[in-house]
Amino acid sequence: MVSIKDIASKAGVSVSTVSYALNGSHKVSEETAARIFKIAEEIHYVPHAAARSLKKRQSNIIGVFLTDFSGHFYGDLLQGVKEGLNRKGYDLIVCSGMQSHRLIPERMIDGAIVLDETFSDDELLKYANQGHKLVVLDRELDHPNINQVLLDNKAGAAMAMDYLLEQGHDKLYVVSGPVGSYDAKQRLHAVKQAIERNPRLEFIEINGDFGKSSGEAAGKRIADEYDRTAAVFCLNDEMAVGLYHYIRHHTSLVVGEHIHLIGFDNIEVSEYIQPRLATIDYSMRKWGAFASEQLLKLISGQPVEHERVYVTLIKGESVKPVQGNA
Amino acid sequence: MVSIKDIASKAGVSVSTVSYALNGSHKVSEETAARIFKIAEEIHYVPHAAARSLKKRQSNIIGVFLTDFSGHFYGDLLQGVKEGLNRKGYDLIVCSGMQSHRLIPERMIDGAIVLDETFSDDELLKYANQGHKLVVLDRELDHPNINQVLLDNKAGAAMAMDYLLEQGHDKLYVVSGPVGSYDAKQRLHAVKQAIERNPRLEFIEINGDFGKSSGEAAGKRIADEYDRTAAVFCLNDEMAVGLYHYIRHHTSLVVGEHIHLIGFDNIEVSEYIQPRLATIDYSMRKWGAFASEQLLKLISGQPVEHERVYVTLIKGESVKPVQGNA
DNA sequence: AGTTAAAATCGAAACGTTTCACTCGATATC
DNA sequence: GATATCGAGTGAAACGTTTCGATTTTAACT
Repeated sequence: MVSIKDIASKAGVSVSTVSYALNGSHKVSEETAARIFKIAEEIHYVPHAAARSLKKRQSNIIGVFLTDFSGHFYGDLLQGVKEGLNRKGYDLIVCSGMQSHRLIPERMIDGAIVLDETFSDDELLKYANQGHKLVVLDRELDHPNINQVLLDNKAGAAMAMDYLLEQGHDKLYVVSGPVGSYDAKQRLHAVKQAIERNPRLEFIEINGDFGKSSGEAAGKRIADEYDRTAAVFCLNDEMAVGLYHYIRHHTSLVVGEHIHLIGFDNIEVSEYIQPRLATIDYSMRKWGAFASEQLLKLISGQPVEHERVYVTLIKGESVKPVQGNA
Repeated sequence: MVSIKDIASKAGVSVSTVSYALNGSHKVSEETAARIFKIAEEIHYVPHAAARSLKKRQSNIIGVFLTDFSGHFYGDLLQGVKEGLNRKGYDLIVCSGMQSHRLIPERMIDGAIVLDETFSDDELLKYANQGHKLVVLDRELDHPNINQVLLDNKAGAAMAMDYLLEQGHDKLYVVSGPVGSYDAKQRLHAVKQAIERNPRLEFIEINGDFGKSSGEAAGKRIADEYDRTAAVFCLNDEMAVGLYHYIRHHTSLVVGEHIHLIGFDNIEVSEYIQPRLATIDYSMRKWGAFASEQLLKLISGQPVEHERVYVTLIKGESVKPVQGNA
């Protein structure tokens, strides 16, 4: 492997001079620098990342950790992160799975953005205590080395509820999310608050797990016990799509007439189904951009405050006013 | 930072002994090893990845390079890669964007799986010449350090064509893919071969780019010039979905009656649209698994031969037999 | 007890960089 | 003319490991 040493001997200077030159230090004369660059080029020199990060104690790489790779869901988020990072000379890698957690303590990356249930709070706090910088997207953690960028789940869920109630609905199903999920918990909490303020509402909670098939199951149950117009709030779009699919293909009920459906996340398909799924929208890209911005600040020791990603309601024909109920 | 040295001094042994112990060498006695492990645990020792890979000349990380992160498309592929890798003690990172190319020559990773148009053939050959091991999924490259795992695009496209022709169609649109894409080229080539064997066919080619909106545009054009039942082969599902969407929402034509539609890839939505989209299916997971398997062989110097991922036809109600044409 | 083999441990070099502290000569300052 | 200043360059240590070859300890035979 060609190293800085080879350049040094070919150029008749010391290694340190080569290093300075390559790093653009003004300590070396124009002409020597030029000669060094030329030789480096010629012999196809490429710095050795490991050697460099060993010495410099940083890798200029930051890692994004995801629960799994399954998602049409996170493309935009990663895009947002990447843009923020690249501008500052950092590179992004995406990791998933328990095994990859090691990249943090082994100091392969300079910081991490975590949206990954496979990390426990304790594990993250441990890393933070060791001095690693983290931005979490799926929990609240109070530590000087951790910052959080959270979705305004509560506001979103409240909007969804208001929308449903404004349309005059008085029978409401909520399809919940997985127990471990912060987002699910927050959304559900806001739902329950709205319920309390509207005691006349008939309210049924169905357990879901954010997966499409749990939406289908919920659809089956709702159809089976159907007696009158019902509103359904699926705590994410994925389940809403599953529910929609079940209702449409296995029952004679119609969404937007008998079943009024709203989701959360505004995933791509939501726009494509018919009638258009009402949902809560937010900018994934912005979420990612905030996260990388915060992480960079954390790394450079600048003061940070928690950011929040705001959400908006998207109306859709999957929700219509109640009319002449049975 | 706590290092092997700290352990050594606390245990009253030399660094080398610690290193041997930690790496499970039989050269060190049971009891010393136990003592060392205990201390390591106590002081929260974690090996330093950079130092280790500097010395060992390998990182045990392999990289998958993707053109962008936009895809609901590659989740399963990554899953397949990951499973194959983890079993062998390798970790997977996912990278995208020109900037991240550097990870290869800088020896941050032990090998790469490439499905990424932002690499030129020349660039990849250069890396291969420098000794880096690569598996390419989106081109054919002949080099001892490169292996390829390709989709059987030609067979797939031929199946799609046969299916359409069997149903009696005699007017055919093809919506092509981006010029740079190997898959698109292969598929188109097979289409043209089928055309040649069926000269009586009315054949129109529309340029697409594998994006949904180009499918919509194709849908518009087809609807505008509609005169009789037409079959449409979109070279990927994404475009087929866009086309379907346009036809459904902006015309009075119906898919499966006036327009008979088939795609390629069997993405998730394809199953969800109504009527079910006919398409060509293959196992993304298997594709990924092959790729990692081949790469590992390449790295360990075992002989490899090119693998191929086979495809199957999925029938759907988006294609029906022609009946009493105008 | 003396020799030898095996087992356990150690010292030091090496991996490829960066960077601190230093030298050497030349130019400028008084 | 002595001294300070500056520019260009150098040597060597350090980052945290692994690993080769050497050395010491222990046990096993005569």
